[in-house]
Amino acid sequence: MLTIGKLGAAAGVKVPTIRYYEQIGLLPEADRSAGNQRLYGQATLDRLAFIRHARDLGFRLEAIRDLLSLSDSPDQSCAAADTIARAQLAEVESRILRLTALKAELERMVVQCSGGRIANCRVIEVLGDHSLCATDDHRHPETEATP
Amino acid sequence: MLTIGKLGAAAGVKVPTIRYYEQIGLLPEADRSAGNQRLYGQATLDRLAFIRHARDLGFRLEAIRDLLSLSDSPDQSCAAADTIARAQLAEVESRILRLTALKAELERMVVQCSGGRIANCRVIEVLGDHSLCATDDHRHPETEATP
DNA sequence: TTAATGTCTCTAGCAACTATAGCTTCAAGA
DNA sequence: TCTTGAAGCTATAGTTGCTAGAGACATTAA
Repeated sequence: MLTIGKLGAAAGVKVPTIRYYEQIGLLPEADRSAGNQRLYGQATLDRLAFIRHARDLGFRLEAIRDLLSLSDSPDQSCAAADTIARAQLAEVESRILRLTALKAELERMVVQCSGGRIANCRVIEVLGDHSLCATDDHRHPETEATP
Repeated sequence: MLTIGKLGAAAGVKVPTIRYYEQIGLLPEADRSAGNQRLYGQATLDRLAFIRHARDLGFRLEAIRDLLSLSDSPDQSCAAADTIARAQLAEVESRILRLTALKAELERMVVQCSGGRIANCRVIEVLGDHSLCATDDHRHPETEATP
């Protein structure tokens, strides 16, 4: 059995995060030692590694919750899991597109900065006047959802 | 003079957001009408448009605060503004790199989904076992700061 | 005049943690 | 066995950048 610290080290997750996951029901309530400390077995380590990996891939906790409940019932069709992954892929793709447009705009700003005074600074100028931008692509903040 | 609603419409910013910006000191305290409603002039509209545009480009409010104070002193060197913009550019570039790695991984996942049962589903399997991943690039969540 | 809309303040909520305070438990060395 | 330091416990509050709601007041159009 692992203590919470060992579990965290094994899965690459910080201790308060594990307690947080338990609190929101992503991990089951842990068994306790005689001294009230949490103890974990391999099953929780696997589950936590799953969560950690999915978080790394940008899945939201709600999506992970769904994926976990799917994996808890292995006889079902995997269409739902596939759907979640495809939605995630689409979101990642759209974020890449947006960020690429931002990058181009920032590069333009930075390259054109003369290194002189603020009054002539291209960075400040472009930020103050959107019409100086090459594209409008970054005018859609609603697509910039947090991962 | 503009009411807060007109200002918001003109700058493309929601009304509560304007009040929030005032609250955290990004916008100065507004003049008030006889009936205690906020009134704004062109200067605030410009400032708000600046903020909006910088937010669209992914700058954090703290960076915007710095940029605004820079733009308030037009005789200074613009090196600081340049530095902020370059930092932003670097962050955007690193996010693109990370997202591109994620995209590859997610594509692999969905391509390999056989459409069968969960028990054999690659989506679940890959998420449960990081060693099945093609890359380790998504193991750096500290670069995934919220925009 | 009345109704509809806009604005006011204040508080609470969101995601996904992270940090702090003040306590208890555990493991290892002297 | 005692002691010390690390690790664990709970509970609460803070983070970022807003957004939503309640209940009251102001303004404007018909």
